[in-house]
Amino acid sequence: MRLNAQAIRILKRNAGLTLTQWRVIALLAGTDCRNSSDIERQIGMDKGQLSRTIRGLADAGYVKFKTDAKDHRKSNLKLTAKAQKIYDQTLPLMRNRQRSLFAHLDETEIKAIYSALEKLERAAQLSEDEL
Amino acid sequence: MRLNAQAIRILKRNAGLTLTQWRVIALLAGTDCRNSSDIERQIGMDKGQLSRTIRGLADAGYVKFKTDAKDHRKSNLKLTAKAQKIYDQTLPLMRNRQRSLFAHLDETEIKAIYSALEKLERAAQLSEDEL
DNA sequence: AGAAAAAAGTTGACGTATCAACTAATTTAA
DNA sequence: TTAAATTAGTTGATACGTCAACTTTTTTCT
Repeated sequence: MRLNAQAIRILKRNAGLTLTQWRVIALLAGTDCRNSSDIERQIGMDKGQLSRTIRGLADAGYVKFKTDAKDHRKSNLKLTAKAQKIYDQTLPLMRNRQRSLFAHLDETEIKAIYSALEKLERAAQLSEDEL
Repeated sequence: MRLNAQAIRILKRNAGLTLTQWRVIALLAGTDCRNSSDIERQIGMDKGQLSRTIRGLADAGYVKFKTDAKDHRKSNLKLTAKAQKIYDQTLPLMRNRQRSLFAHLDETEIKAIYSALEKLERAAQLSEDEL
């Protein structure tokens, strides 16, 4: 998507983050997601890619792992202060961008898009068998 | 995009082609595109990826190169009989899929989507400077 | 309790999108 | 006409999306 171009540049210049990394940080900062599966459920991201993204964040010092005491399959994730700071700094920039993009669309258009995309997904699902 | 899942499967099973390869073949078969730049202009595909896609098609025996006699930078592309045959076979399948996907959307929705996407692209373009 | 199934993550492979730097050939314009 | 700019295409790097196979741990079911 060309639409992501600025977002990517904003993050790269201001934080050295990829878009995916930022999204994960945003989820850990702003929702009650605490581990990989939570995030997977929240945004439907592939768990493979998620695993690599999280490892990247850990390597760069943005998150820390801790194996869950009760379920040893899970690892609880925690943002470092560094990540929190970057998130606080970039959030307004990202919000502005979002706003200025959607400012040009009216309610009807936004609704039509969401509804149409849902239908497309559903139609795609239904025709899975025909193969 | 999850929406491409069936298309990819149709092509893989019926022709051993990737979606990108098929798109290029379709352009060579159904339009007056004759070289890489034509295709680039037609669908706005990255010329780097295009270069690799075409080489892949050539390696697999689907297209043949011939340096243009008048402009030695260009190479004219020609589909082999093999490619033409596969295209003829898969075109109806791809068309059916297209139709069955869009069948669930009404005019209004389709128009709203196109218009909204255009606006988004334009808004994205405009805000390029703000970085 | 023990076997089977499901869930959490990891890893590998492949396809796709975008950007950038580069060569070689052609066009333009001083 | 020669230097500068443009165009065609190649190659490298990085990010992202999807699928599949696999390990380990937990849950479910009988």
